[in-house]
Amino acid sequence: MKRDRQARLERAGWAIGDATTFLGLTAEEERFVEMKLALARGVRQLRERRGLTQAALARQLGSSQSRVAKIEAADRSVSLDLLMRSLLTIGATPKDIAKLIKGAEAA
Amino acid sequence: MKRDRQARLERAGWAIGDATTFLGLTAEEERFVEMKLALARGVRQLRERRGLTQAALARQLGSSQSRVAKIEAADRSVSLDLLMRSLLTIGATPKDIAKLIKGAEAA
DNA sequence: CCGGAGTATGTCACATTTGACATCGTTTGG
DNA sequence: CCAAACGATGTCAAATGTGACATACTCCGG
Repeated sequence: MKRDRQARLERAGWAIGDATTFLGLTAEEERFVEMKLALARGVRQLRERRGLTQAALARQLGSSQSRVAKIEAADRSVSLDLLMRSLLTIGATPKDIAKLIKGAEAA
Repeated sequence: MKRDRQARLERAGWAIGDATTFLGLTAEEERFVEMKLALARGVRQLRERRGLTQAALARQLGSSQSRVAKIEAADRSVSLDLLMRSLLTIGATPKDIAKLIKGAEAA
């Protein structure tokens, strides 16, 4: 859903470097990325605060250490769904999460 | 990633009805669902406030009317990613989103 | 130095999500 | 009554995300 959109726009006849496209997309995309980064930081922070290893959290999530590493790195292969589930699993409250999101201002 | 986890846990030797598993999972799952519902409500609310039709929003999202309908219905086939992207596309600020999430208390 | 614990990164088969389309229901204005 | 506009629901091929595994890097205590 990232390069997809680009592909779609290109098919619709918009050049890749087109200013409108570029700015338009990234304004939103950037916020989205900022948000993921903020949540990822939250996961790491809470996990460490709980004294858990990535492997331990992975077990709780029914996942693997490598994926937890990617989660905390906000890897492009990690969905918001997984980030949220991770936060909830560690015990973050909706309030905690809201706070993380509010802290996600665009660069 | 829902029945998947169950399958995984079973393979790991945990009974389906196991109390810990059961409570542990659903407490979290429930919150997750509540959150999706809250965000879905937010999408519909903002869209209507902007006087947009589902088709119009779909165009902005590079998606289709049917998917927007599913988004607002918090259909199981809709990811948090898509919900968030929708909110950002309509113009929701991180603050707006944080508010929606805080409003997502477990039933 | 070594070894182990914890974390990072690439890859892949398999699972889920997605846009698109078809189709249906409901409302509204003529 | 009809037609147009809007929204809901099911289906599917293609796109994307996922757990698992292998492997590498970094610390740290011995």
